[in-house]
Amino acid sequence: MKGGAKQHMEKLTLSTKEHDGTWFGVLIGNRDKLLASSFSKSQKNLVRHLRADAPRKPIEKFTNESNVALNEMIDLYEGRRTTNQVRLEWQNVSEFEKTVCRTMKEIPKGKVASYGMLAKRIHSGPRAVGTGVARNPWPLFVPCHRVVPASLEIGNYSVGGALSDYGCEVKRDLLEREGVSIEGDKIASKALWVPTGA
DNA sequence: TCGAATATATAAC
DNA sequence: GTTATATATTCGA
Repeated sequence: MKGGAKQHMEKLTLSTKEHDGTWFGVLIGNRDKLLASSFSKSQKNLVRHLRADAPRKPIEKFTNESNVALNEMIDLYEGRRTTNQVRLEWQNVSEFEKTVCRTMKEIPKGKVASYGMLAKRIHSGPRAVGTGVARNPWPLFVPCHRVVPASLEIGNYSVGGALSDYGCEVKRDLLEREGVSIEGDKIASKALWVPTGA
């Protein structure tokens, strides 16, 4: 295998589960870590999206880890508290995307941050943060739905790998279930995350 | 509203 | 390798 020192022969597990009309899916690799998550109205799109992120052909089955991850994902979707047991697989993620994801994980539940705020924090630019956020491999586990335009409108969100109006509704619902107050299409400014300390 | 500026990723050359 | 094009944005006029 040419230049493939990083590529292990890994067994990939893909599991999906339906909850309240939405399909949730996880892709699990070596060391039982989460390579990617996704959700969609259609199981077919969900599987296609997850397979696109898979370095090799995954096997569709359930394991302890995939069940734990799926249940936690549904809890996150419903805005419930979780035990946070799922370990993420960072090894295929670029340095810049790692930085963006780490910063998103700092945004507390019930708060939002703008692309520009995050950009300042990591010494980058808002467009670049936008692409980083869009490429988040772990929606829900890494709360990219808490990143919004500086105008405090809802902004964009993709579900199952595609931007859509439905995605925007989902983003809005997720935020509301986390306790963010939204009037019309404007997020209350009190929901803005004010980072404490460094 | 509209256009430029901005940092990154990707595809084309 | 280098250049062109596209972004889940932002800011100023």
